Amino acid sequence: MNISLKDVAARAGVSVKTVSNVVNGYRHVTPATRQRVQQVIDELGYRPNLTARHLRKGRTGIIALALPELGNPYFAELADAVISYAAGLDYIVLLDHTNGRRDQEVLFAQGFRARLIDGLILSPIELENEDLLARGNDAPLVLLGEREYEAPHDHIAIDNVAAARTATRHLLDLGRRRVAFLGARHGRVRRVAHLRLRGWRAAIAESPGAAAGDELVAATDGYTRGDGAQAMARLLDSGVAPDAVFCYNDLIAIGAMRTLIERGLRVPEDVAVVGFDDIDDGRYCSTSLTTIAPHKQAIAQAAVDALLARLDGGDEAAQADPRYIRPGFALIRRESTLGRP
Amino acid sequence: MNISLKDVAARAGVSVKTVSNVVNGYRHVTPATRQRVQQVIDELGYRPNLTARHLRKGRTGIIALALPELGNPYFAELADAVISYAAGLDYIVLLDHTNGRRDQEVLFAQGFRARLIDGLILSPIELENEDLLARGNDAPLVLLGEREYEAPHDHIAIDNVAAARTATRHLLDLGRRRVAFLGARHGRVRRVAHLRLRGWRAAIAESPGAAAGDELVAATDGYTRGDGAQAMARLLDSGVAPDAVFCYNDLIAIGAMRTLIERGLRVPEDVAVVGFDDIDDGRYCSTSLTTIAPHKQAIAQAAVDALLARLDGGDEAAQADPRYIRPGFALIRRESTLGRP
DNA sequence: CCGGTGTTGTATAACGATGGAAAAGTCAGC
DNA sequence: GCTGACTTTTCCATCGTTATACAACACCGG
Repeated sequence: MNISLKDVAARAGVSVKTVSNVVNGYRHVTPATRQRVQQVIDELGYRPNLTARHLRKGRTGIIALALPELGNPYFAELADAVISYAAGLDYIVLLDHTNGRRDQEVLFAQGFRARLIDGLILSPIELENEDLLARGNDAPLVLLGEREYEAPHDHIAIDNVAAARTATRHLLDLGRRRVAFLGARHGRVRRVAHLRLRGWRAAIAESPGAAAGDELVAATDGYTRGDGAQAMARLLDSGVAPDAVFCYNDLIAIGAMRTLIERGLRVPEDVAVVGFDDIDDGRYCSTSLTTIAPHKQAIAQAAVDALLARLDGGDEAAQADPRYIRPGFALIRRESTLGRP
Repeated sequence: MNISLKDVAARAGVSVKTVSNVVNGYRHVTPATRQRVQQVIDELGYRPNLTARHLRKGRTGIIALALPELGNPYFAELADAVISYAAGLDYIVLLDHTNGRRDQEVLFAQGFRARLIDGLILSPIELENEDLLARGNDAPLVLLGEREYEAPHDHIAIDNVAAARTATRHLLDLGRRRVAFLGARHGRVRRVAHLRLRGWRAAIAESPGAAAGDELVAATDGYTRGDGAQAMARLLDSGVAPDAVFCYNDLIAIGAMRTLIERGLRVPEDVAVVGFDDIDDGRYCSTSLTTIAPHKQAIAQAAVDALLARLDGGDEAAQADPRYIRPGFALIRRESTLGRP
C-alpha cells in the first residue's frame, strides 16, 4: 500500500535514483526511460513521501501563521488570503492561534515546532521586545500588525497612526466634537492600541473645538463584540456622552453599536461609529459600519513574500536588514457615520 | 546551529541511542546519566527534529482539517475548537480551505498531502459519493456536516432535520403562517440544504394553517451575507410576502435582515428571522438573531476522537464499521423572533 | 582505433531519529 | 571468584528521499 521509490525502481528495472530523477524532472533522462518509469509510477500510484524529502532537503515547505484568534473575522479573512497566496507558491501554511497570550506567543517565537516549519509569520499582541531578542531560533520570522519592536525582523503593517487619524478626522469633519476612543487595553494604554490612540489624539489636536480629555478613552479587556458592548455601556454610564466613537476594531464597534441601540440612542444621529478592519460583518449590520479597510490581500502577500525572500533568496537576502513594509488602507464610508441614504 | 542527537551524544560522552532514550523518557537510564545528558541538552538547546522522527515512526502527528472557508465565522470557530482540542492530545492541525469546490474537495479526499498527514477531517459541500468511493488513500477520513454519503467513513453531524424542524416550529408557534426557507442551492435543491429543507417541510406539514408552497423556498448561490441579502430581495420582489424566514445559516439570515430593514420591514414584527450555526455575530446584531446552536465543542471533539480512534486504536478500531455521531444542538431564542424585551 | 567530451544511469552515503539485539556493567548468592 | 539474572548502554539497520561521485556508453575528430 505504501509505494516507495524502491518499489517503482524494482518494477521498472532501473535504479532508485533514476526514478527520483524522473519524479524531479531532471534533464538527463532518455525519453524512453522516462516514459517507462512514468508508466510504472502511474501504475503503482506512487506518491513521494514528503516527510522523507523534507528530511533530506532540510526544508519542509511549510510556513506557520500564528494569529491571536480565528474567531475574529479579520484574522480569519487574513488567514484565508495567506493560505491561498502561499499555496500558489507551493508552500503549505500551518495555521495556529495564540489566544493573544504572551506565553503562547513566546512559544511560537521560540519555534516549538522547530524543523517542522521553515519560517513563521506571527501577529503578536502581548509579546515583548525582550522575548524576541531572546529568541534562540534561526528560522525567519515576519511580524504582522500594530505592535512595534526593535528586534531584527521584517514587519508588515499598515500605517496605523495615519489610518486612525483618517478615521477620527472623518468624524470631526462631520461636525462631531466629542469623539471617544474605544479599545485601549486596561493597564497598558501605551502598548497595544498605542498607534491608533496616537492617531486619534493627532486628529483631535488638529481640530480646535474637539474635546480631548482622557475620559473619552475607554479600555477593553479584549477585542470581541462583548468587550465593545461592555466598554460602551461603561462609557455611557460614566456620563461622558460622546457624539461619536472610534473603535479599535470592527468587533468592538459592532458591540458598541449594539449597546447604543439598546440604550435607545440612534446611530449615527446621536452617536456616529467608526471601526477598523473592514470585516464582512460590518457591511451587513443593520446599520452598516464605516471603517478603515487595511488591504488584506497586500498584507498577506507582503508577509509571505518577505518570508520567502529570506528562505529562498540565498545568504545575502537572509542577512539583509529588516524591512518595514506598509501596505495601503482606505476609509470605507457607510451608514454608521453617513446615515441611511 | 542545528543540534542533533549526535552532537549531544558527542558532548555528553554517550551514544546517540542513550540520548534518544533520555529524550523519550525510556525507563532504564541511570539517574546520573540522565542528568548529565539532560544538562547537555539544555546547554546546547537541543530540539528533536520532528521530520526525522516522523519518517522513522511512519506517523507525523499532523491531522488536516479541510473546511469550505474560514471567512465564515462558523467554520472559523469550529477550527478554533478542533485545533485546541487536538493540541491537548499532542496532535497538530493543518487547516485548509476548499472554497466549497468539488475539485478541491476531491483533491483533499484523494490525499494530495499524502504522508504529510495522518488523517483528514473534511467538511464537504460539493463532493459526490463516487468521489469518496474512488478514494485511493488509506489515511482515515472523518466527514463533517450536513451532506450524507454511503461511503465507509465516520460522519459527525447534528440532526439537521430535527434542528430545522425545531427552528421552523418555533416560528409557527409564534403564530407565523407564511414561513419562507432561504438558502436552498440553485439547481440542486435535493442536495446541500436537503436535510434542513426537509425539517422545514416537516414542521409546516404538522401545522394545519401554514402555507407550504414552493414559492416560499428561495435559492442562493452561496452562503454569505450577500447571498442572503439578494435572496431576500428576490423573494420580496416576487411578491411572496412571508411573515417569517428560516435561513440555511446565520450569515444568510443576517443578510436577509439587512434587506428587510432596507425595505422598511421590521424584524420581528413584520418578518421574524431564524438562522442556523449560532455564530458570534448573531448575538450582537442590532436585532439579535434567534438561531440553532450546534454544539461546536462536541462536534470538534467527536471529529478528533473518531479520527484518533482509527489512528491509535490498533487494527480492530481501524477496521470497525463507520459510525454516525450526532452531537447535540439547541434553539437560542433572541430578538429576531421574540422582539426586544 | 584511440582519447576526449558529453550524456545517461548506478551505487552509496547521507539527512536525524528510533527499534531491536548484542554487549557491557552491576550485583546477589553460593 | 564465579555464575546467573538483571539493568544499562552501545551498535547497527532502517524509514524514503536526494547529492555526490563515478561507471558506462555513445559520439566525434584526428
